[in-house]
Amino acid sequence: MLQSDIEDDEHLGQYPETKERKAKAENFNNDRLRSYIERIERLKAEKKNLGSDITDIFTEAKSSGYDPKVMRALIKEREQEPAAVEELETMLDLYRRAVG
Amino acid sequence: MLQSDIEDDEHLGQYPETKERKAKAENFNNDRLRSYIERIERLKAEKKNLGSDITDIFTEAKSSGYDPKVMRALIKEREQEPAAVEELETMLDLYRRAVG
Amino acid sequence: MLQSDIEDDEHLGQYPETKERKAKAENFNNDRLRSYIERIERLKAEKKNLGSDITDIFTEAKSSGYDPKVMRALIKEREQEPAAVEELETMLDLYRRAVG
Amino acid sequence: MLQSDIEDDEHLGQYPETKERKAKAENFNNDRLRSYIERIERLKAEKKNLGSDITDIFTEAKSSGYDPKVMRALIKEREQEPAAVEELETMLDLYRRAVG
DNA sequence: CCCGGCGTTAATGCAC
DNA sequence: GTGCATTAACGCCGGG
Repeated sequence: MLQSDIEDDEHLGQYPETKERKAKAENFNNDRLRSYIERIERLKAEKKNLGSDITDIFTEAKSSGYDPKVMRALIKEREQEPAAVEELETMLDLYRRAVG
Repeated sequence: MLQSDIEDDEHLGQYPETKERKAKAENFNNDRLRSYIERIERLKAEKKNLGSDITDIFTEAKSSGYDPKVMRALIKEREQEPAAVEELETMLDLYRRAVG
Repeated sequence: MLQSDIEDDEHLGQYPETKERKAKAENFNNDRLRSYIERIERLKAEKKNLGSDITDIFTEAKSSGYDPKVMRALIKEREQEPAAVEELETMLDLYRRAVG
Repeated sequence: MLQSDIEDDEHLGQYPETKERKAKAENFNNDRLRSYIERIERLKAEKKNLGSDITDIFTEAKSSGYDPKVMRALIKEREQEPAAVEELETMLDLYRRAVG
């Protein structure tokens, strides 16, 4: 029996344990796990679709003459705090000089 | 100038090249690139949100007593062809015996 | 029997198929697979050790006041062709202006 | 100046600050950083080579008729505690039944 | 059209 | 326990 069933079943002693009751309890918990699983699977599917959409755009952009590699670099840059970028750049420059 | 502008400018010769015209052309193309970039960023954001949603469900499931690790294994199994799972299992068994 | 045994066994017909012979063949092939597996496991272990060594150096460097994050950025930069870096930088700048 | 130089320079006030002295201090610290960087780069290179070696073995094994995918599964299994494998298998079975 | 390599992203382990 | 660093998995991309 699943760990999660324990709490659900803790108070069952006071009722006569019928087959029907047991089936219900199992269904309930099976349903709960199944619900989690299916929700996750649904979201994963959506996520995958978005991935495809993104790929499509890169492909289209590429056929318009834009370089996906540069686009990715730009996007990555944009999704960082400008201050952080500046800071890292400064420090990097310092270290770069230090090691020659 | 971006590579992609070339084709767009191929037919521009018939018009006098004014600064205003040039600005327009650049805007058009800037807009095109910007459009690609922003659409991708939008989709990436949605994708990230879905990732968070999935994480949330795993967290909730865990607090219900289900083991995320086992859930992941189950989900992975379900998203494969049953035949493939069977096949891998069989082969794995074979190899396992082979190496002791 | 493993797929790989097929070729090894192709010429076996000319000999009487004894249990001993079969055991030998299986041992040979089991050994081959086992050898592959164990060599890989050995290399993976060495790889892991190197990873630990690297971590140790970062830790020591950090305690000397150097920022591991910047060091990583510098190392990444150094392991790329300078020309490629320059090129990407140039294009990135172009795109950056284009999208504002 | 690098953060790490601070401690090295804390006691410098008592000496006349000569250009030569400063150059030495900087060299010392530059060397230290450079040493870290180069040691890490060396180790990373070795690590990469080991990765290539592993790839080579998989390739060779494949050309001997062994399926790399199955081999990877086996290796992963072997690098886990047998008890843990058993446990996961058991739980997975339980969950599998639960969701149907 | 398949396959190996690469880059990105999630998952585990660790250190604070 | 929370965040981070490493490692493994996944998906994408270019070449044969």
